[in-house]
Amino acid sequence: MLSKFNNKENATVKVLQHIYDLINEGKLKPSSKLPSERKMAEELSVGRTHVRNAFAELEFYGIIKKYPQSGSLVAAIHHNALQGLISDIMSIENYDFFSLVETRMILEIESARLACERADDKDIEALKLAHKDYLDNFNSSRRVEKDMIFHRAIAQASKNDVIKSMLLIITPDILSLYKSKDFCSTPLPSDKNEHQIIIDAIEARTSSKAVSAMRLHLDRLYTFAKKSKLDS
Amino acid sequence: MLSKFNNKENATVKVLQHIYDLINEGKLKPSSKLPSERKMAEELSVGRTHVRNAFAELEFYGIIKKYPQSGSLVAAIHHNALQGLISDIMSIENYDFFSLVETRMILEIESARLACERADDKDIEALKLAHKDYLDNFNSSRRVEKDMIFHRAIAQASKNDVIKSMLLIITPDILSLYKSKDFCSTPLPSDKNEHQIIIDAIEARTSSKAVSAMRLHLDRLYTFAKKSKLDS
DNA sequence: AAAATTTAACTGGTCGACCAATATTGTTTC
DNA sequence: GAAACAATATTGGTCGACCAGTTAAATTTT
Repeated sequence: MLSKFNNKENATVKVLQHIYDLINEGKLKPSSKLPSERKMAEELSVGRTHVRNAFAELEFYGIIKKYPQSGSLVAAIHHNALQGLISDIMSIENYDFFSLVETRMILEIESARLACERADDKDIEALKLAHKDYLDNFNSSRRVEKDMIFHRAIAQASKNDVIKSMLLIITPDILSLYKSKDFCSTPLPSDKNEHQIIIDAIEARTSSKAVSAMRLHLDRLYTFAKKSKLDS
Repeated sequence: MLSKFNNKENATVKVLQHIYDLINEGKLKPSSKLPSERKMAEELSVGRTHVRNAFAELEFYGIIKKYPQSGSLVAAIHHNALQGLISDIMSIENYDFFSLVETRMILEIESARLACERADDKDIEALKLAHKDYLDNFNSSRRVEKDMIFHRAIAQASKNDVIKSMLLIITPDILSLYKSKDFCSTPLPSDKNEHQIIIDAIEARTSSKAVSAMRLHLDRLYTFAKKSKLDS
């Protein structure tokens, strides 16, 4: 979840730990060159594949930068911050349901607010179409899917690709989690109205209404997540 | 940025496109088994490495799930939604500066709000320490780093690991971008007070104040990003 | 024929060898 | 001695072969 590398095989984490230590011991300074993949693999008695995986993860988080036939450089960040980053990365495990839902709520609400400001005719048309599709499939097994597409259309209308990507990342996690928690098996009729209210608000450019409508719309999920957190 | 795979080498994108087509043609249905990595590699005249990269990305976004010595399964999502997801993934390129900053602002503000509710004594202690460290290095080259650590402490106090990770992901992108845009070369003395106000608000549990303080604190960056967006 | 067992084929994961581009060293030239 | 060039070593990227575990097929047994 949220990390392609959180299988955290021992070998990969060993490499991350080693790099952490190198920084800690001052043997690896900001903007300096990392040992080559081969060298590090041999030093740690680990396959180069694992070193490559660890390096890829570090590059993903902007901690190192690879230069194809040349080597890898540590970012120009001082070692205190670097260590914090790496320890954060190593500590990434499966996220709790509540944090995921809370974050989704934040992003969706802001998404709706921004959509009010920035949605063009095409976006609003797409929203209406997505909602119609949702209604048509309300009693079918495809309801969840259509709901997802509707929310995606809002993210699209917000014109913020970063928010859109982040929702993209957490949505599957949330889906799989609330399948396992048996949420959302029976739909509420109120969902139909709620979507429509959001669309109307976006079309009317009244962001306060869009925000409150989105909050209301996600409130049941939020309450559910909160409850299942307190239970555990 | 935000995707480890956005180098978008032709080979990897070719695989993604192929899977998209398979879904489109109905040859690959939800919850069904994907062709094996080898088979797909051969069919597309592509190295298995690239197929593995593509599969890893799809797994990251929850679209497929690998089962070690058995095969890979498509998620139980209907094909319309699946196609939307994949095309979104393929379209991920470098994010624009403004979207990154806007998203950071959203996450940081909510982070501050949540910190007001959830920060314990330890968190507040860490915040004060981070701020002291920031002040001590205000005129040194390490100021940016210390600022980063301060904001990380707030995310930590929010007790929402998803938000924390998302900030982790976008921070390096923002840093590198405003290095290239030559932002933040000279610090403003007001930053000192702003940090303190945020800490005080969190300690006093007055979330409205923490939110407005954080918004003000990030406003200069936000305005800068907005301006550089309009210019381009 | 059906069930149990053995065998073979296939799977994602891992490893070592090779590729082209780069960086370093060594050599020549002036 | 310095600069220009050539040869060598090193680098991340890629590929094909092998690994252990799973699945499907073939064989035997009843």
